[in-house]
Amino acid sequence: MRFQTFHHNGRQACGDCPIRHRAVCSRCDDDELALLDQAKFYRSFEAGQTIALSGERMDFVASVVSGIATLTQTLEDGRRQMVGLLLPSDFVGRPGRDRAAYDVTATTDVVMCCFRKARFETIMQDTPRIGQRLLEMTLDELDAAREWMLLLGRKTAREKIASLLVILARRDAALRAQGAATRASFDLPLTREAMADYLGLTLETVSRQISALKRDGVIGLVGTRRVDVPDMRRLIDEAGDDSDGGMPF
Amino acid sequence: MRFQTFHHNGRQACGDCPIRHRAVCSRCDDDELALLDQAKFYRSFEAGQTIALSGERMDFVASVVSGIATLTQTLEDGRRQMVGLLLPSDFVGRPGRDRAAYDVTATTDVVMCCFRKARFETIMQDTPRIGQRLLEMTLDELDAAREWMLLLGRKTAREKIASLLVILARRDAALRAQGAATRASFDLPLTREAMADYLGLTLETVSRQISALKRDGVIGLVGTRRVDVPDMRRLIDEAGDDSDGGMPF
DNA sequence: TGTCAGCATTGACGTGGATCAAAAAGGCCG
DNA sequence: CGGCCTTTTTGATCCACGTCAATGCTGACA
Repeated sequence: MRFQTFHHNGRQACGDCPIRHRAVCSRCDDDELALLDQAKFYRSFEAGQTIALSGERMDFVASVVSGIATLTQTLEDGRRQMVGLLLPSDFVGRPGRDRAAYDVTATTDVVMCCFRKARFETIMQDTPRIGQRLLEMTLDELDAAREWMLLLGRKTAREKIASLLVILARRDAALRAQGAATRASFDLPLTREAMADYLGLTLETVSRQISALKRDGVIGLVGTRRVDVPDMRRLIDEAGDDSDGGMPF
Repeated sequence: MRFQTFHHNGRQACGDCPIRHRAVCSRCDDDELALLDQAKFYRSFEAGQTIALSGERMDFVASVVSGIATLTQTLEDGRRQMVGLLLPSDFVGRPGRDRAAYDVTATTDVVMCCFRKARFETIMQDTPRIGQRLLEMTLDELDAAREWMLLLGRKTAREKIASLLVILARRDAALRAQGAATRASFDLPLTREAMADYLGLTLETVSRQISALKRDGVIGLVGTRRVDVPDMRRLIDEAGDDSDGGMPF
């Protein structure tokens, strides 16, 4: 496993930042943003690199600016479970704790907007909006974690795969800010093994279920990583949690 | 299923409250506490009662004062997954959202310290310590949820049962503020079915694994609900996540 | 152009936990 | 004490998913 290299990319003004309106800083006014701007620093990681190791010292907190990273937990006999998928604007690290609780790994090339932990904590003291926004984001993550508990505890392999694809399709649609189309097409940012770690399955089962969904015409595959969803409604039905009976999606 | 009755128990001074130093109010000084004191109201629920239903309007937030409640999610075909166990000092409800995201059920008789949501939000505005504490509690819950994801996704039935018993034993020890003894004895606050919902198993499997742990001498049973743990270390080993190799526990 | 290293797919087979179905063991209340 | 209802245990069987083992595919690199 490769370890981190440090790239201090040229500073980018916060005002132009692609995650300006979604990240932990989204509620800040110009003055507050100036404070953050002067404390921040960027770091880049290549696909596959370790960003942090569970139990090790972690003296910074950060927002994902671009790329995708994962949080995983491991049992000492090697069983692994991914417990979070970090996308642009997601926050890593916990104010008030100095060790990483999970392994954090870049699955694609990743750029992070970092702050030394102590520095961030004092800024947070003076800037209530940051704490408020962080609370909101943490509550959202808690909801997502609980939805994932339902998936891990009660869904079948096919439902798990369909659920993940729905999430990725929605995310992709959100990123390119196009509304809910019934057709969707996107690239899988994860290997079969990473999908298995996320879904609590083996990679063979992931592969088999993807083949089955393809065979049944629920999805199409271009190569091995690009997914085409001819009928989003159908895929959502396969995901099982039909909570939104009437919604577009 | 029975629905809630309202009991407005006589007011208790916040200073004497059993959860004073652990709940969302724990950081507050006397002035701030006075504010909360005048806004709060108690509600009691009997074992089995529904406290809130997923999707329904929920106009209050609350802390559990005594008793145990659960958060559960349900797929429309009836599969259920418990996503949280609410113990004294835990917080229910989300500022900024007006509908319950989960079914909340009392498993024992429960007393809650409630606030109208709008009222609580304005108090939170004026009292940063509440927001800070709520952030801290939410981050803790997120960690707990992620640990549970590992359990649901990767542990065997036996490990799941052992893990739950360890948690309940620790909790019991914490409540009576006695340190980590190697022997422990406590009552299960959950039926086999509730345990199954929590662990992502069937109640038959729960029953079988408890019998197996008993047969192997890992635990003893008094009646059906009281558990005796002769050697805590042994039980912890059975739980699988041997992260704390050297800790007492 | 061939070789090599990661992914990814597919097949054969075994098993842990679900499902279906009784029995047993407690409460609770007359 | 005896009947009734809920919870728990136990048994027999099944099947979804894991395990083990090939085989195929793709892209990097000499």
